[in-house]
Amino acid sequence: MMYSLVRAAHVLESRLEEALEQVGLSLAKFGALSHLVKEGEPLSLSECAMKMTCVRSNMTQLVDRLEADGLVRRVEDPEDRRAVRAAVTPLGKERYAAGARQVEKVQAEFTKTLSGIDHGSLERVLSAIR
Amino acid sequence: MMYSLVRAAHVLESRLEEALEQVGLSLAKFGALSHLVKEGEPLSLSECAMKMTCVRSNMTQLVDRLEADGLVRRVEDPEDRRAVRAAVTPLGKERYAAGARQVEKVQAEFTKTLSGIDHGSLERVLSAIR
DNA sequence: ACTATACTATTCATATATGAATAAGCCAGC
DNA sequence: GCTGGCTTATTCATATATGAATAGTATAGT
Repeated sequence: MMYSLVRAAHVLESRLEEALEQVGLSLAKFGALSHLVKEGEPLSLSECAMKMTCVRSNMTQLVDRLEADGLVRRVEDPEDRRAVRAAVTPLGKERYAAGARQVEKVQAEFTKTLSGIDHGSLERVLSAIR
Repeated sequence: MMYSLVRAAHVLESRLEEALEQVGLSLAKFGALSHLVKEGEPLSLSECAMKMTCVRSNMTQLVDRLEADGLVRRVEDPEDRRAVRAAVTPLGKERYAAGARQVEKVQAEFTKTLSGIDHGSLERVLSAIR
């Protein structure tokens, strides 16, 4: 059962990766963009890392790649000269929107799979794992 | 909900990694060892890759690391000179057994989390995701 | 027997992730 | 105002994963 859950999650991730690939994104890139877009203002890389539950060095590399794609720009933080903030570019916003549409399709498919299931109890189980 | 499932699986994987780290294994290494031990005889790297649902180049690297750890040995296949088989060493068997005990602990914890849940319907949902 | 095709593992480039080590900047308490 | 201890991001080494390209081997069809 434990393995079934892990396997199912991997399958879901593959589907998301595949769907996002259609618009030139990966799941990691989409995740970072979504936090930045939702926040509405540049976030420091530390804040990004916290929101994505990963270590900072990972965010450094991810932002490198996002910047290379032109989806994000590194901007200085005038309040704290140690900090570097990631700002979404207009292209980044567009790309995020396209990614969100792709994710919704996968979500819709997933919801079908869940038909006939008690969502409440499933959610409780899943959120108990932490 | 989709994200909850993916997140829960990541948490489970982290727990497994942490538990296996206590005995000098990773989840990937444990997975490969378990297939080899259960099979009872050397498996070609292609067979390993299929059983682990990953690409062959991944298995090449994983077996490199397992070999460096002394847990596996590469042996020639007399039937097919293209093939390379991975044979578990005695140390590999021991390490696998230790890993299995660690995994069982995580499994037991996980089973507690599932108390009061209809295992049948959860299993059906999870196996429907493929 | 030869050839075309397919399969073997490996190597390489790359993406994602971690954790240790480093350099720079901030700030509390003296 | 200085110092010591945080925090900041980055770099490095490493692990895991993929997919493309390669070299060697097998095999089916001619």
